[in-house]
Amino acid sequence: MKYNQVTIKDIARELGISPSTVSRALKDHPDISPETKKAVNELAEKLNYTPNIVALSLRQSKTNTLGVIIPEIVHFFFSTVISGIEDVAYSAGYNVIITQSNESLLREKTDIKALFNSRVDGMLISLSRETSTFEHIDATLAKGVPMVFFDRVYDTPTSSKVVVDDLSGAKEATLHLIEQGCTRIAHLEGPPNLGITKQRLEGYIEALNESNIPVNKDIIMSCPLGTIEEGKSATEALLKMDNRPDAIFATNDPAAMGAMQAIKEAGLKIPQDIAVVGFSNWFFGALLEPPLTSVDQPGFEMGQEAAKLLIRQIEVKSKDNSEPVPETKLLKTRLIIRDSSLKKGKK
Amino acid sequence: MKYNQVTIKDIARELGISPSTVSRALKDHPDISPETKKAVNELAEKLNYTPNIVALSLRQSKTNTLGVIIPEIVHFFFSTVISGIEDVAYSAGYNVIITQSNESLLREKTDIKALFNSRVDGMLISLSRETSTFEHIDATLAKGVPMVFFDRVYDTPTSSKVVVDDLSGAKEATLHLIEQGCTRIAHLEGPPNLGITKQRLEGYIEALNESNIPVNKDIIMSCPLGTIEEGKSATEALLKMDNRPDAIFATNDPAAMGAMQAIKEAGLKIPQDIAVVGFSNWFFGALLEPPLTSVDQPGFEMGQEAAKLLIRQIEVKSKDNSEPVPETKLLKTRLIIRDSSLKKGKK
DNA sequence: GTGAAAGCGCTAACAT
DNA sequence: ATGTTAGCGCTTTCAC
Repeated sequence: MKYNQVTIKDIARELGISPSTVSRALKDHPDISPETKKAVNELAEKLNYTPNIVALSLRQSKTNTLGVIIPEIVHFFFSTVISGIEDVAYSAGYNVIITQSNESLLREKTDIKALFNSRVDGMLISLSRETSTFEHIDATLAKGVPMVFFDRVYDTPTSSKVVVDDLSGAKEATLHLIEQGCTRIAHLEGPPNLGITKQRLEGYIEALNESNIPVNKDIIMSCPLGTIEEGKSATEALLKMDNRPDAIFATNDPAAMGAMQAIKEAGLKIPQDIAVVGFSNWFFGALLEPPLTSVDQPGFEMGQEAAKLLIRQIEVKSKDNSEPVPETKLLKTRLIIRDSSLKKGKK
Repeated sequence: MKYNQVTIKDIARELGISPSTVSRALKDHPDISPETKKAVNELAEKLNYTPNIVALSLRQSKTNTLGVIIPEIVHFFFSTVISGIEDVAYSAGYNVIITQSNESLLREKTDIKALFNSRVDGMLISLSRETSTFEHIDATLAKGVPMVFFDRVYDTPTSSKVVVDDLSGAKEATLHLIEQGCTRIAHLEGPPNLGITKQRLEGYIEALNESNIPVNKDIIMSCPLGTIEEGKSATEALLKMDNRPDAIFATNDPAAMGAMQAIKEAGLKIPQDIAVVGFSNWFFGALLEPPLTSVDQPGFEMGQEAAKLLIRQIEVKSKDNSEPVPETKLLKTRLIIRDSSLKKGKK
């Protein structure tokens, strides 16, 4: 943008001093006399001078900008992550550029290229659903670009990541159902290639084991596609069973949505006839009052932590030029309970 | 970002030619011999050369970046607008920087400053809920920054804007209810300082007038705060009336959510006992299946149109240096019907 | 305490 | 067909 921008030269000319003096005066350099400083600052104020960040970035080979790649901005969870990132970035003097991969590996690759071209100081990445090869990431890491992964992480020991403690969250949710008197708890499983799917199943199993409830594989249903329809038909199958489950633990939103639809259409009531617990990341978070008990994912906190780690990496690297030690942050979930009446009902 | 970046100089040195020749070869300049071009392009490919956008921006006084200010990214509507903006921007060779005002005037002001400092080529703005003074906008416009407003617009004849045709949308929704056999249609009104509130009421009244249904002020309820509770208590009042409404037109999401809750708690059914139509921008859009008939807001299209207008402005200005003619785009809503069974029921 | 000069990476006159 | 030079706005040695 050219337009009417005031530069350091303009101030220098008007004051009859050199651009370097103006530059120093503006940064409160100790060498500059108080009078000069005063004159410069006043004129800068008057002319509405704002430094040209583009020139600054070129000069310092540092853009003070973080690049972010998320699968989709429309997901409530990811938009809260963004707010967390911005919160930390802004107060540390960094700007943020957000790109969406739209769950596509191809887009993820071009996003990384675009961010690299923009010379961002580092990248915060949550992998697309399609990403199962990592050359594009490795190549960019090899160029020395600091990266921190969040939520859908690249599982390599050399980079930092921030993830939700899915195992504990799933365990807590399952224990809650057990505490409410449920004993036949079905599990709706997510896409098998995602790490979270495994974690959530494990938490579920741990809870059952600790409570001496046998794990019944017949009521662990696979929902690999992540669609509502899938969750619905899985639930319909569950409801048709002779000894139907008294609770459903849906490990992702579409599965939970589908489960609720199926239950409603069967004329049953939640949670009286069958309790439902869901993980909330896309849909439910957007509703001020999720319709069922849910495991809340700390998106804002995740954004904050990821940004903190990245900024630390960037600043360590620019100082010492040493490789930063990768860190992993595990964030706790929070159970939002809406079926606490169930306990009494069951007894 | 410094790190291992390859520059034009590196290519020039390695090939024993000058940087300008390399630059020209890369842009397929007609003066350069085919052999040189080939050599340069091959080496560039091999070294993984990517142009430094920061240097380019400084050189051309053009960043090829659009700045966007939205009230909140978590709103489904605004996140679809962003996707629309990106769609058009990327294919025209522009990057996009998104900022959130969080519905705060102060944040809006600092966002504008930050975007100006980043020397974006133009700005796309949807005003915060707090914005009722416009000096910050005027000052930036005066500096020659192209601006296009969308959804929550600055109503001045000198700048371009893209808005939803709320009047027609509201009218269509109300006519739909009338067509379904409803005659006592309540209206839940939004915050009075927003233009959309007036538009939606007007559309509602037009529909009633055209259908020879008298406008009954007793069932036009004000919901100035935009909270769910408010919509709920307004609806509770409506349901208590002797001759209670057979339909509710909720002009915003929280009001619609509140209405639905109140109806459910009163043991009534939607749409059999009482039909509900809502405007969908925040919540419902996030659900793949909104629970009621709703007026869909074309967010993606709005983003596209706004970006198109802005880019045209930028490019006209940089060529002719003439002031662009402001344009206003009115976008049609779309009625998503889920209560079509009602008609028969009523007859 | 201040100025002159160089350079970040790139491009576009202006040479040759 | 290619090289030289200057400059976008800013900072930072190195002079004085």
